[in-house]
Amino acid sequence: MHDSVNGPDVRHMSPGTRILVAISGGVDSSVAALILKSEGFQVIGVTLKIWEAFPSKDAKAVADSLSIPHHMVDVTEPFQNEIVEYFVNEYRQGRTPNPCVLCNAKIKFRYLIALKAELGAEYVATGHYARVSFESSKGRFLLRKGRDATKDQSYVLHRLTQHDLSSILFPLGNLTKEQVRDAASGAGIPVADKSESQEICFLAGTDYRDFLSGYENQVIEPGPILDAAGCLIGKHKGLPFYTVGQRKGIGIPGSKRLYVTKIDASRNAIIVGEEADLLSDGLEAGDVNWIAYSTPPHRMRLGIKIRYNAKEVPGLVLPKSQDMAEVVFDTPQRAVTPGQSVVFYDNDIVVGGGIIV
RNA sequence: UGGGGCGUAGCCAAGCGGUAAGGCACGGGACUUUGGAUCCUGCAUGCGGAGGUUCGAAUCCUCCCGCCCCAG
Repeated sequence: MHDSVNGPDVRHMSPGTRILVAISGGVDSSVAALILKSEGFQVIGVTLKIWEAFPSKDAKAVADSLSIPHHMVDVTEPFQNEIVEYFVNEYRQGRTPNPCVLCNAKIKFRYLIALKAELGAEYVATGHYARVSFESSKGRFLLRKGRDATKDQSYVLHRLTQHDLSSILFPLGNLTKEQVRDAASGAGIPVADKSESQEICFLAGTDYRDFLSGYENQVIEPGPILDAAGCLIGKHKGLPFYTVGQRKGIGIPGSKRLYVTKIDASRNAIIVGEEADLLSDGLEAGDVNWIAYSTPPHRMRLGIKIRYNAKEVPGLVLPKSQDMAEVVFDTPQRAVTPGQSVVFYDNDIVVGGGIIV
């Protein structure tokens, strides 16, 4: 029995099972490795190098302090091709991408799982706050929220497939951040006091707008700022500098605050309005990945999360095709933003999720 | 120097006798594996200057300074 180790077929894992653990150099992944090691598994640390000057030396230090082997794998090329390009293109088209969501599915877990076979391991583990379980009645692996509601990261994992989930372990799924920190300092892990990571990992401190400005092929053209009626009321610095719901940086004085309500790439225009104009009754999602179903029901009442840092709200999810769905909120929501992910929950189960059109 | 208008924080701007709205910009904090999103918070002992009226004036009166418009 390994209660703290959450994942598929945990009960059948015998001590000595070889598990690949992604080590980022942060607290969470360190503790994930620590837990698995203390449970008697054969732990191999892997750090994906997604970007030059990344990661810090911490990853190797953590692995050393845990006395586990450590591999550094260079994935800078696929990361560049699939994530950075996507990131830049989305902005170019007036959408607001969430690169972390795509990276988890297309880079992080894909390469870890590929490596798993190469290194003769049975499972892949990360320090995410989420859980995986196998639902025998459906014959499917389910992704669930982490027990610590304030740290739950299931949102950024909603694009994982059944194949991915079948070999993923989330050792922190039942723990709170506090317990994780305690475990880290108790074990003398060098990064125990490290603060939460933030911002886009590959930008490491630099402003994403500076990054976009300096990016080759990126076209940043100033254009008109229009009001709801279509009247020209100002000039913007380039679509990538704005996101729906934004109010800072518009620079137009007035009696009421103005917010970006829409980005119209075809006219290279930013549309602004008042806060009430940000409300939407629903949305349409594309690229939907269903986890809880192979073919979803036509109509589901679910919890809906329209951005990483958003409260889940109730509503209807109406699948339109295998990868498209319409969502109707019980009450209108603020700043539905194209490009961001929308994730559907049935209590703590991630039913699926897609990208807002 | 005939007529009219205006001077309120770095900027836009409300107030029109009762003790300085709001917005832009800026600052601080919280949150955070996306996004200057969200959340909390700071920001004019003073309203061009000097007098006066009044219990009390940015608001009324007088003079001065500086802009703008129309006409000559």
